[in-house]
Amino acid sequence: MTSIKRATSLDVAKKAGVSRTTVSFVLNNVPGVSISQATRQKVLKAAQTLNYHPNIAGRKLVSGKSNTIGLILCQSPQQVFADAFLPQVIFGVEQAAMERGFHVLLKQVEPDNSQGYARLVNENHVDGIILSGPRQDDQEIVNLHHRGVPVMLMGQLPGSDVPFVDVDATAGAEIAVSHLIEQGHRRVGMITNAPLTYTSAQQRRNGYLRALGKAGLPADEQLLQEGNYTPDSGFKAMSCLLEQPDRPSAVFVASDVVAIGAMLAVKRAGLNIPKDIAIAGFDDIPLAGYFDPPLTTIRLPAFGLGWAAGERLIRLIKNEGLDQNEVLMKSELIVRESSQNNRPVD
Amino acid sequence: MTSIKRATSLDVAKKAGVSRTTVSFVLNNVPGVSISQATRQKVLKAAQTLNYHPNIAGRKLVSGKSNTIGLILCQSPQQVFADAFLPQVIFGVEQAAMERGFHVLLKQVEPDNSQGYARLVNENHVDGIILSGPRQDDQEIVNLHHRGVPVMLMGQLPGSDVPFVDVDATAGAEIAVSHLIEQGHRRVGMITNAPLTYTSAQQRRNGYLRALGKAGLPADEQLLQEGNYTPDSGFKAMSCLLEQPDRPSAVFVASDVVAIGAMLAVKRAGLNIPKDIAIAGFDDIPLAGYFDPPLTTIRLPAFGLGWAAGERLIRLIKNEGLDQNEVLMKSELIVRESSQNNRPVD
DNA sequence: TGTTTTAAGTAACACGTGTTACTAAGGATT
DNA sequence: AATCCTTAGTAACACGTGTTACTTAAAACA
Repeated sequence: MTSIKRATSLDVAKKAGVSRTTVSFVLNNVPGVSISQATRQKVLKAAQTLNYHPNIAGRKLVSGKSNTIGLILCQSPQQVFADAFLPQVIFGVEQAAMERGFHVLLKQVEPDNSQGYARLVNENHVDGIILSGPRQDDQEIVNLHHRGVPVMLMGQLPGSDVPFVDVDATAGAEIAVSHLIEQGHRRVGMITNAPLTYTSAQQRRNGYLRALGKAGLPADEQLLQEGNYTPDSGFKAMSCLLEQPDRPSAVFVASDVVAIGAMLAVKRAGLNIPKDIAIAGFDDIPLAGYFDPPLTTIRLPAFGLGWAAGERLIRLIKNEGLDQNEVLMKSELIVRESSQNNRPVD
Repeated sequence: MTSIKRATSLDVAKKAGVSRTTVSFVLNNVPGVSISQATRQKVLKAAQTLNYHPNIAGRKLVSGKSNTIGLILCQSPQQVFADAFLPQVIFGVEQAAMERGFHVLLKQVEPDNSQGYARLVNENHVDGIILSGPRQDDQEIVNLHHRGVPVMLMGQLPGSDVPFVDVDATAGAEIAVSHLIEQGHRRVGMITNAPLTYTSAQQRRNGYLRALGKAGLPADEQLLQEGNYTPDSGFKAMSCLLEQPDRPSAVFVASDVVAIGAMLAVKRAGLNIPKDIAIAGFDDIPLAGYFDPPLTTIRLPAFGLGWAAGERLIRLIKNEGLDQNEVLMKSELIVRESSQNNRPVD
């Protein structure tokens, strides 16, 4: 059970009867140096026999590069637990990293105390950082960016020049709401995915307002309710909407998870979806197509978002440059039964 | 934008007018060495002024410890995307790591090609490994274990002595099925969460059979259908069950995600839950309480599972020893409407 | 033949840290 | 006064790697 001592490049060198330098040249395929085929084989053979693997600590020390990216998740546990979206994003990042020979270091930080992730960079643990769901007033990431540390946001930080990757949530929300309007609805409510202090919530609300504006519909304050990530918040928000004397005939819920709570509220009130209340969600979580009724929603490229963030961060790390500082990924309307009705325009 | 050179401990030593050794002693609070209060302050001050952070690579090289654990996820993308369970587990691991000053390196591997994660250990990237969802024939993890590498499984590998943390799924399944039987059902079907080649699927099936046995009910082959992680597989499996001449009055679906598909099949067939078909799920994903009807299910300590795996792995790494080699965490029955009926025993 | 070029390989340094063995001075003890 | 112990601190080594500058022998050239 005692851990056997690992072989070093010196061991390989001795076994092959060459210098350590030669071992390094062979194993790293260093271009521009000439090593005879014979010794090359000797080295490779010796390395294999000894089961040699270079110690990355040594390599990291001399190269200054860790070949690792930090993925920082600024999400409260509550937010995470309800987030069916996250695994896909994480795996997108992981995939991009793998393709370029990088590793992914994961770190969760509380949104209201998002200090401390800079340590990963300061101590040379990672070469760069992806920050998911940044706070509006997150100064740490801006500092890192200005220090020249490769940094990539998932989500936006208005007023900063930090490069980011995000979903075009505003456009997505507009599409969803326009779809509801096209179905003949004139009074369309909205439940946000999160408090409006979050950028993502603002974006979706803006899309909602834009759709209303384009259709020439008035924006009624009363029709806008706040959710906060959970189904329960959706249940309550929808209950508020239903209690109103002039209740909406359709509601855009800016999160599928919140939407399932809202749907329960509608059904508990004895109303029918979509006949009495049409609903459109946002995110297209894997279960959305199995809600009762199946939920019309906006599909986000979750995996692609993670992949793009990872790939672009690595480009920054390797000084390969970015074609553009910002990427907004397109979302897609998925029409299902929750918004499909034939009721006449009222 | 040019990244400024980072301060080293030598810089701190010069600034403070002491030796590098003294700096190391002070900053690491090495016990048993005597440093005067005056120089101690000088060093701390200098370190702060220069914004000194020790380079982890140097430290790792000399200590041989990386203070990092590898979290290997053996899950296909399909499996992951439907897994509402995963974020909680990951965050549990992350939390345990943070408490002990460790970092988490995440790596996904294809289940049918789970080679290669040993590289993380060989190259000294991590001090130990948590393997989630191991294959039955995964030899790599056994090899690592026998080499003395700290290793922790999430899930079980029958016939090996690799320490593991798992949910007592057999007991959980038994509780769920017993609950259905107590509600008066005599003909109880089951849909597995995954193909029976997976340990987790076998465990749940065993619990199902045990509950039937204790109640003196026969096990009917026809009543056992296989799911494979997705709602769609649940839909199909349930359709099979409903087509049978002597169809079950209750079904245990060993995964909430699969269950939502099964529920849709019941409703599409014009049947009522729970009156015609009672359903119990497994996992208690965050949305389970908002299914229509809300789903009776088995709650798993997802966060706790991840936390325990992380905490115990770190104990192994630090040679603190384990009280026991195996941990089976308890699950809990959550009764909701999908199984609550007052129908008489038939 | 004498000089230059090329091929093949190596010695030596640098990276930044933790730690062991050691020194030097001053006070306490015999 | 001679010895011992404690306090405060340091020189030097080790960790494993990548890379630059250099050596040596052989081949090519004039």
